[in-house]
Amino acid sequence: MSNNQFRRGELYSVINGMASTAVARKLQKNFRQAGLEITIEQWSVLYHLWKEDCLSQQELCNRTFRDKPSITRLIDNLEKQKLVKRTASQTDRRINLVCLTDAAKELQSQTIDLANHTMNEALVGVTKDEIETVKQVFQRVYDNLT
Amino acid sequence: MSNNQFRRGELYSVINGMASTAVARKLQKNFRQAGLEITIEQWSVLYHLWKEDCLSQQELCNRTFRDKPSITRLIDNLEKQKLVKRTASQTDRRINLVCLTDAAKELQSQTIDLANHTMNEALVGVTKDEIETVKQVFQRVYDNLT
DNA sequence: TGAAATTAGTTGCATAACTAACTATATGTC
DNA sequence: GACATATAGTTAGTTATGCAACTAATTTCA
Repeated sequence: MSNNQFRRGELYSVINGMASTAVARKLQKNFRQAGLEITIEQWSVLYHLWKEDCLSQQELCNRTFRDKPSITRLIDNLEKQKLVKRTASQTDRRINLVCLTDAAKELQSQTIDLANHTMNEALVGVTKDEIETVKQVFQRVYDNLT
Repeated sequence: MSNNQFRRGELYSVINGMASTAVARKLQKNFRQAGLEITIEQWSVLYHLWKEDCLSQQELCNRTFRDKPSITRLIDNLEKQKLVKRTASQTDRRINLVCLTDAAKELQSQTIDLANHTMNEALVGVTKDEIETVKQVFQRVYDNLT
């Protein structure tokens, strides 16, 4: 095992365990402290609907990098909380369009402020160039594997 | 919301969804295809035990960035598969030392080869400097939030 | 047109994560 | 020595993930 290979194996451990879960945990904690009952996974679905409402479940799979059963259940839970509503597509009856409720629209600015605040705290001392590098590396890794 | 803040919010979405789960899924798939019945989470525990055997559960929490209930159940499952064994510490009866079995020791080289192979595939076209930047950013993010 | 293949979504089962509450042992302090 | 506090680990409940198998609707194409 070369030294280079070993360092690459280490990276996996770093990527998987450390930063992403630290950010997720912090954001979840900030939601809870603000009295918001949503999970970060649910939030990440809402995030994409705020950008474009009434997406199909398949489109939400693509945009959130989740599989279909995961989205089915996230939408189930979001529907229970009355944050989204499934509507059958007029043109293709296989498709559920997932649309935001008024309650979900009210969450938008508050939660996005919390997310930005969390990311600002997370990225203290990190430069724009470094952020750009991380994004490019991650896109590359994703493309390499899919 | 400034442009900079928005970009930072985007980064969360990238970190959380994309690269780390893509690597994890690929590695899990490679394990399965090689006939190995372990999950990547179990593997990440074994990985730290290969580096240093007979750690306490608390120490495994620290090294894998997991909480205590998660480690309890991972060790439960690893014990069911006869890959580790809990041994009460002689000096502090609160502590379980988690030690590898011979079966687990045999898994080491095969699974680490698979992990290195997966990471090599993931990191095609990524330079050493970029990897170094990602590691530094992640360490910084982790330190900023904990 | 009608059978085969594809696509969208759901369900069941196993593993894993987080929180909160819990037991047991060890330590610190008066 | 005894009581309060801290530490190690477990358990229960909810949510989320991955896989495989499934239904229903649509498209392809012979």
